[in-house]
Amino acid sequence: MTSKPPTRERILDAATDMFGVRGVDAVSLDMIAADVGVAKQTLLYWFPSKDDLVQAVLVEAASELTIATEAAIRATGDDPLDRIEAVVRAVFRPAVRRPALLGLIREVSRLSPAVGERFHAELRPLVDRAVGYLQKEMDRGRIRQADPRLIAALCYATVTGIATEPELLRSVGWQPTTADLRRLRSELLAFLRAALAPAPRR
Amino acid sequence: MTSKPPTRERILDAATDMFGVRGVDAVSLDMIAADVGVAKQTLLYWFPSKDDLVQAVLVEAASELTIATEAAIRATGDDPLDRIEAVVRAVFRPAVRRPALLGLIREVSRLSPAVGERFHAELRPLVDRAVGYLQKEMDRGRIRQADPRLIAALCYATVTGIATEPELLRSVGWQPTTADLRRLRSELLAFLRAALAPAPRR
DNA sequence: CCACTTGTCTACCATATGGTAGAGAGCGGG
DNA sequence: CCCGCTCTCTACCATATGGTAGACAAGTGG
Repeated sequence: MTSKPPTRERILDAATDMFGVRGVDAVSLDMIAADVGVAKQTLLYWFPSKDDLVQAVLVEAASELTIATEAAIRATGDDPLDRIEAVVRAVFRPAVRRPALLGLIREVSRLSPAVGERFHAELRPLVDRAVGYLQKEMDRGRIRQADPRLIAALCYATVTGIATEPELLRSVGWQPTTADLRRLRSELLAFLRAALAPAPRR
Repeated sequence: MTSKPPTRERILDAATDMFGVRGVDAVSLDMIAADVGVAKQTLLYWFPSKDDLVQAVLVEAASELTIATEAAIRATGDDPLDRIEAVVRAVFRPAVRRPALLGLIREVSRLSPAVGERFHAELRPLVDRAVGYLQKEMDRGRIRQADPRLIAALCYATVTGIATEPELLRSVGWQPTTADLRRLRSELLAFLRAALAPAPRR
């Protein structure tokens, strides 16, 4: 029954949302505790310090994205552009359900090096595989020739940027309605496809 | 005399850097004051509150980018892809000289609505012109057909994302050397060109 | 029934932060 | 010479924050 998720999980959930939306520094342990409906010391019981909590939140976010991504890859055919589209869709879904997820990842650069290091260790295998895959498909001529590492970073920057900058979208008159959301996703996918498609020989 | 820029400017400069790098919340007035070499109350003399300081910093950043952008546009020829490249280069230069600039803009979404509103008012004309321009060039068939508002947002997200995520680049093995920086810029430009070029008729 | 563990709480504390009050230095004009 | 203005400072303050100490209740095993 989901009527009573364990305290630790509820803390982790609330912290993920709040950190992602308002930033780690702007969210105090008291706020999280109030949101969960528990005393601050219960928080500190489960996570001995705020850093520990942040780290746990990041590790879980990374794992969530990794799982979604790998499932998407396994469920898709051979064409690299299709595969990339599947990954983007897979990342978009949790990001929409929980807008804080990607915003949270943007926080990493601000945190203590130790926390950042841990987070990277978590994501490293995923990144390496993605880069390797891009390289292979470039060699086969099914993706535009380029530096696969930077292509990976650029795709990530585009997706994360567009998904975590509500202000940006607002300033071009975008509204967070379902219809606009769908259009955004389809424009994003078209954008990436165009950016990645092999150069047409003229 | 230029040997000792006025206090107000020095405060603004230091605040821009520190806010951009570590985030508004993580930088205290004391830190900025110490960095400038002045008492905190001098800060509060020039900017009656932290919010005022943040706002001033944002307005100046927006103006700096606007000026660089408009100069780049005026100095470039007719082809839209060339023009977009010029703008990206123009934005990249201040962003590299002062890595905090773009990071700062990412902060807007976290601040009080009033501050964000003011910032948008500052940038609105620039955005509107960019969107209008994209629309026009799409009509003329010199840019891939798409929603010009979202294309503007996507380009912005890509550039900002890649320029403000040192962690992201680190995780794909990128180093902030001059050579790597040049390569990054050229890959970014190729990426955008591919994403924006009109669809090749097959 | 007792020792021990688990989980949550109340009561504090040291520190850092944004901000206030007001003094004093230098300076130009009357 | 003194008034008032600009600018910077020292001295505080109220609050919020991350974190510690330890009490208390509810199991759980022997």
